[in-house]
Amino acid sequence: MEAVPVTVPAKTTIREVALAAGVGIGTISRVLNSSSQVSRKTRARVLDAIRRLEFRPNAQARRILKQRSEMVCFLLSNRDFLHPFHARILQGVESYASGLKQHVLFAALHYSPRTPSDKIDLPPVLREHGLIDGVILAGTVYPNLLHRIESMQMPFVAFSNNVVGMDGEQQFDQVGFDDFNGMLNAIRHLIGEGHRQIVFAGDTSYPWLHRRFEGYRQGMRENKLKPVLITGRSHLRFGDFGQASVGRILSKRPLPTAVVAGNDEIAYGLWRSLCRLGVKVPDEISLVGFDDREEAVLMDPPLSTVRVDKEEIGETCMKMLLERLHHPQMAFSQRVLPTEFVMRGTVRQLR
Amino acid sequence: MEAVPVTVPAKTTIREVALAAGVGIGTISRVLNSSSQVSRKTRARVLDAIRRLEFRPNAQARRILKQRSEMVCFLLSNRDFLHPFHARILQGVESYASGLKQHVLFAALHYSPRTPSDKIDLPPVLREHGLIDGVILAGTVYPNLLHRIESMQMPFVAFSNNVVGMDGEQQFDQVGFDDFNGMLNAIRHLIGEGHRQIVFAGDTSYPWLHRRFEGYRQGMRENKLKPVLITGRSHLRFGDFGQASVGRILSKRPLPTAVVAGNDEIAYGLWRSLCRLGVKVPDEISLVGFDDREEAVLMDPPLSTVRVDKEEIGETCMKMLLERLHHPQMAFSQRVLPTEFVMRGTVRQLR
DNA sequence: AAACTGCTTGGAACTGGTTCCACAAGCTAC
DNA sequence: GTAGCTTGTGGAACCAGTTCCAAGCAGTTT
Repeated sequence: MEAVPVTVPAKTTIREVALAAGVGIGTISRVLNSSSQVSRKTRARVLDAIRRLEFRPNAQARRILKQRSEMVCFLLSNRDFLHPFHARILQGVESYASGLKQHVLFAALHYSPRTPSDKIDLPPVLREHGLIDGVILAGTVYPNLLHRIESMQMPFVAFSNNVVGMDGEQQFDQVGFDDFNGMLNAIRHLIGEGHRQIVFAGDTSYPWLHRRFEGYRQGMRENKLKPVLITGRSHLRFGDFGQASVGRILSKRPLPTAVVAGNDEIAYGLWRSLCRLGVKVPDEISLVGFDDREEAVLMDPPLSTVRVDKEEIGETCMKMLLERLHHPQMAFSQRVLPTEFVMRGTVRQLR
Repeated sequence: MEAVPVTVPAKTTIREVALAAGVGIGTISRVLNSSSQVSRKTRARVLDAIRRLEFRPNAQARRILKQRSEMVCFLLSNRDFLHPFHARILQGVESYASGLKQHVLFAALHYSPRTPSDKIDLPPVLREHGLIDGVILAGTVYPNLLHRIESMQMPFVAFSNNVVGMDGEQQFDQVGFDDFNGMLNAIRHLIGEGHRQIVFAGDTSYPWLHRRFEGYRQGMRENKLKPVLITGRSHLRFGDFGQASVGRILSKRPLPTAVVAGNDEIAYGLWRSLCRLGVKVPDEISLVGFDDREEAVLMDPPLSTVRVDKEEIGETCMKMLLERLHHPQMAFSQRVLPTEFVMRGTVRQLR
């Protein structure tokens, strides 16, 4: 009685295929890389042998010679969890990448903005040499990390909205969306609906909220309206910030007809507090958010907000990184993606 | 005048290091792999040369010989987006992996349960040979995918709660959490608080919701209470299901004192509808969810629910996969992680 | 018939590590 | 002094691909 034969995946190599097809190893390689010079007949014979032997070329061996790993790293910095916002960016990266047979490694990193750049404890993916071709920087990015990645000669693209503390001097590839004009459009919409007393709620010490505030200010100014800022330097979560500031908003005289929140999380916090106080949205006060996060559609009525296409950000990051890899000497580029105001239920028409 | 020398990263190889240190290439390799037999003096000399030349071994070359890529793939199936629930599992995988110098590739896949297993269009990561050592299957997993991965001789671990349609015959490594006992505990808690009229809301055609329903039924039965199921085969999103079923819940006589939802999303939908109808939670009716998703703390009062440690699921998946890689012949194992009832604000004490 | 061209093709040399074998050196034992 | 053992070291061979050069061959031109 024989032992039951275990079907071992019979690691086939290019040499065995060459033997089976009765050709040289070079020809196999040429077929695999669909490079020009192989006759129709030979190609057919080789492809047949490949099928018969279930040959799949070893990915690692190819990479050594190509000096390209066809892998990039999506590096999420200083986030205690992969929020849907960044998750969607990751998905944009992955879906675009996989279409081009590129692979995406996920890594997380925590570091302080004050750590000297060469002391940052990078994740293993970035410590190895030749493992990845480039990096997409997401999460909150400070200059020290940027310097470190640069000094490693590692190509990278940064999602720029959460880059903090850059002096504007430094040049690098970046993709972001338009905080300023997104908010400006929202304000113009509100004013178009007849609103005049509009306040902005958000902690403007965050650069992105500051840019949104500037968009708000611009919108108010061009209509000769007085901007009102409800801010605070508290390190509360944004949702709590919304709840904390509701009292200050309602005590303003004249009473605001609309509140624009720095983001949807703040808007959600405001909405919850308003509900509790019995203030009806949008009947008594209108509310606008920013980002179009999950919270927006969980609200009742659903939140009018400024939509950002997260998948598109990811896709554009990947696209830009690949360009950089193909043209290392290319000038740095900055892409700013447009945003779109989505009208839902929280803005009341006043005229 | 000379051209400014560009600091090219001078790809150093093991041979150059050997030359610089005045030793053979084998010795360098031995030092790198910290394998026994190198004298203290030689080791110091080599390490010094490595530092001076800023040598970092090429990751790809090493992998060919080792026949191990030290990479695993986190494969998210049939999800149109990377929900926080799975994002947290991914993070658990990544944080455990990076501690062991393993790398995590992210890939997404869409397929129909009816596609023949060999026709499933796998993402590029899984098509290449030798790129990854194993796979962690997340998202909704049907038998055809399982068969395909098995037939590729690719080691894998599945997050089992979303595995659908298995006949129970097939054996594989899996990690999940305890739907049945999680719900049973929740019911016991409710009954302990004095509740008697408790209904279950959820579409039990989903296996995981069915298991939770069975936990509910067990809890009711052991207290000689009559289980009531509010279900529906609609393909609405869970949140909409919650809203749609609120009318049917409120028309029950006697009026239920508590509703347990199949998950937090349903609970959120119920809460929103109850709010709109002016029914106070928990004063008039108590509400319990499952999963401890983001929605739970967005509710007012925050939702009492059953917590699942998503990071731990990811960590356990990764741990199990590594064991499988080290012991390919090991018997398959199934881990069921415990759940925990979190008391927040939506359950009223009746006694 | 010879020279030239263009298309195919085989396989040695190569990529950058690891492994293993042979051998040297140092030490102990007889 | 030689045999025997341990420890340390050099480098050829190897892994599984790609690249490139030389050469074969058919067809065309002179």
